[in-house]
This record gives sequence, C-alpha cells and structure tokens, in this order.
Amino acid sequence: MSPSPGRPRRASQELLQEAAFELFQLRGYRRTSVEQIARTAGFSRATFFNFFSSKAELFWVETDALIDALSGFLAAELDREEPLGLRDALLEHAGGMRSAEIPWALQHYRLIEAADDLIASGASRVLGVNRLFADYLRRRDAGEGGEGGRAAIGGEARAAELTALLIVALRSWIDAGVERGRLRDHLERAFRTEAGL
Amino acid sequence: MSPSPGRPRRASQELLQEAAFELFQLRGYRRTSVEQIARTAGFSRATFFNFFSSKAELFWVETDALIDALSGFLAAELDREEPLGLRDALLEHAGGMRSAEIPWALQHYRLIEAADDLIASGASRVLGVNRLFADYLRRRDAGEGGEGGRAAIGGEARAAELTALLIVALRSWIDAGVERGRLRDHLERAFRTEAGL
DNA sequence: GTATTTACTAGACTCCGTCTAATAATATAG
DNA sequence: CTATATTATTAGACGGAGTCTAGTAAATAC
Repeated sequence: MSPSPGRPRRASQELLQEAAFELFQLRGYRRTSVEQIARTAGFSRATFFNFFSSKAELFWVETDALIDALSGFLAAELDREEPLGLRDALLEHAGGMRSAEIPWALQHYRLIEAADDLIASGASRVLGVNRLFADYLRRRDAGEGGEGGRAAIGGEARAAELTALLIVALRSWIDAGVERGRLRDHLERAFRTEAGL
Repeated sequence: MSPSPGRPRRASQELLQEAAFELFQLRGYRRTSVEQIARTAGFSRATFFNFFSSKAELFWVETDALIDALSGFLAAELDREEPLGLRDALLEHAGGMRSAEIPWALQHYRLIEAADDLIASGASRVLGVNRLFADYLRRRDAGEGGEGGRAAIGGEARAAELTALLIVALRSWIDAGVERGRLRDHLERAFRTEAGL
C-alpha cells in the first residue's frame, strides 16, 4: 500500500489488450495498427511499447502464463523422489484444464496463420515447450542412474513427439466447442497413437 | 531456343542468393538489408522483389525443392495399389538423402532463431509438411475401406508425430558433421522412440 | 515551495513489403 | 530503318513495425 514516488500508472496490459482484441475481432489482426490499439485504449503508440515489446506479444500473455504454470509443475515434479513420466505428468497437470481457462489467443488460434509475426511468436512458444520437455526428460533420466549419451537422441525425439501431440490435442479440444469438457480426453486420444502404426 | 520478345533477363534467383549468403555469413541475417543484397548482386531493391516475395523466401528455395520432391514421391506412392505406411515411405525416400544435398539454409539452421521472419517462414514449412503427411494418411486410409471419422484424430496425431520426429532426425543428422553419411540412420533412431516409454 | 522519480508522449529514424510510374532493351511488323 | 509491342529493371513514395532520444506531466520527498 505504500505509494511509490513518481507519476502513477494509468495504462496497463489489460487495458491495451481489451482495445486490441476488440479491434482484432472487428478489422482483423493485420489491419489493426499499434497506433490504433494505443489510441483506442487512450494512450500513445510509445506507451504501447512500454508494455509490450511487440504487437504479437500482446497476443500471448495469457498463454505464456499457462506455459509458466506447466513449467512450475514439472519443476516441482522433478523435486519428488519418483517423478512421473512426462506423459503422465502432462495428463495430470494439463489434463485438468477446463474450457473457461482457454486464453483468447488459443480460442482464436485460426488468426495465427494470417500474420507472419503471429506465426513466428507462436512457433517460439512451441519451441519453448519442446525445450521444457527435453530438459525434463534429461534431468529425470540423469537422476535415474542414466545411460547418458545414448538416451539423449531418444530424449529429444520423445520431447518433440509429446510437444506435437500436445498441440494436436489442444486443437481438437478447442475445435470441440463449448461442450468440450476437460482437456484430458483429447490428450489421451492423441497419446494413443504412440503405440505406432 | 526461340528468343522471346522483350528485354532479356540479367538478374536471377541464383545471383541474388549468392550475394545474400555471402552477406549473411559476413554480417548476419538481420543486419543484411534487402537493399544491400540487391546492390551487391548489381541490381536494385525493386528487382529483388521481382524474384522473391520477401527476404526470407530467398532463404528457403532449395529446401522448398526438397519438400516438393517428397510431396511428389508421396503422391506417386498413393497411386500404387499398396502404398507404403508413411513411416516406411519416409525411410525410403528421405532416408537416402546424402550430405551433399543439404541446402544452405538447413546447413545453417541455427541462423533461423535469430530472426522473426525466418522463424515464421520456417514454421510455415513445418506446417506444410505436417499437412502433407496428414493428407497422405487420410487418403491412404480412405483407400483401405477405412473407418472414416474415428481415425481422423489419430491421423492428425500420427502426422504431427512423424513431422516432429523428421525434424529431430534432420537436426541430429546435420549436427553430426561432414562424416554424417545418409539420413536413414538418424531417421531410424528417431522413429525408435515411437514404441513408447 | 524545489528536487526527485516515474509515466507518458512527440517525433525522428531504419527497414520491410507494396505499389505506381517511368525507363531500358529486346523482338517483330511494316 | 522506324515504329510498336513486350518484357526487365528502376526510382521513388507509402504505411506499418520496432528502436531511440528528448521532452513533458504527475506524483512523492524534503
């Protein structure tokens, strides 16, 4: 509560996002300029860049929070004496996700392919999740009197596989519409492919 | 041989690429402007955009040719009475790839993450390959008195899985250095994960 | 009050991608 | 040989993204 010195904030990420999402719905992502977003929210273009490093970053705020939560869950899991397999860890943590928790960006994931900067920033998130998974497997297997080098390639492959399947499950879950229930069913269905063809 | 009317071409994709790759090596992708590329090759910025729709497209020309070849192989495979499974088709076609055939862009794939437009254009290629695989599975299974709807989700998952594993194999193959041999070994090692953990 | 600190803004800059209008170099028709 | 059609290349302007600097506004601290 102790008020800090200096001019108090008027702008916020939330205010800018509100304006932005409305404009995105109305005119599309590409035809909405940063200037328009900022002015609609009642601020200047320069202020926008005080809150987001790019137009695309505004799109991913809530999704990044989800990824951070997953990252935290996996880190905690690694601290247990018997960490779950990555697949089961995903089923336990992400599986419980409810429809209301889907961020605006994922709800409207079809917008992504229409803009290069959204594709780039989205791909960066996917690569980040992949790194997260690869680290988890590496550190989990290291803590199991592991084989070291040989398993490394397998670990990369396993991480990439689960990253891809997570995305497929997410997409199918979102496409299922408002009555979609929890993510778990779709995750299990995607993971079922693993047994190979 | 019949000479067509109009001013003859002086510029070409190859000339522009030569200049570009040299500059990329020298100063990095981001700090090389389209203007510099065009002037180094002896042309104007406007001419550059007559040959490439963007700076990033120049990067992917040879890689796109590889993807087209794979696409052709899969299409031909679907015309046979007993098309291979996707996994075996990849082993047969891509597995035979030799070190000398690696395009400049893939050889230098680490450049990609340094520039947003390369990430975006690279991700578009990955999504394209994924669509290619999903189509293959869909059409192959349709031609086998298929089950229709149920298999669709599994097909998407299987396609995403194999796309991810192909990329892991490619990366490990390229990282293996000049004595890397054929792609097949790395593909097999990546596919071995499928059996599940 | 004045000084300090922080939030916001105006404006300039580079680069990308798009577009239009102009010029240059060739083939062909007469 | 000249005129015309056709195609390649160019100059130049534009809007938008992202970067940067210098300045103004609104609060606290003294």
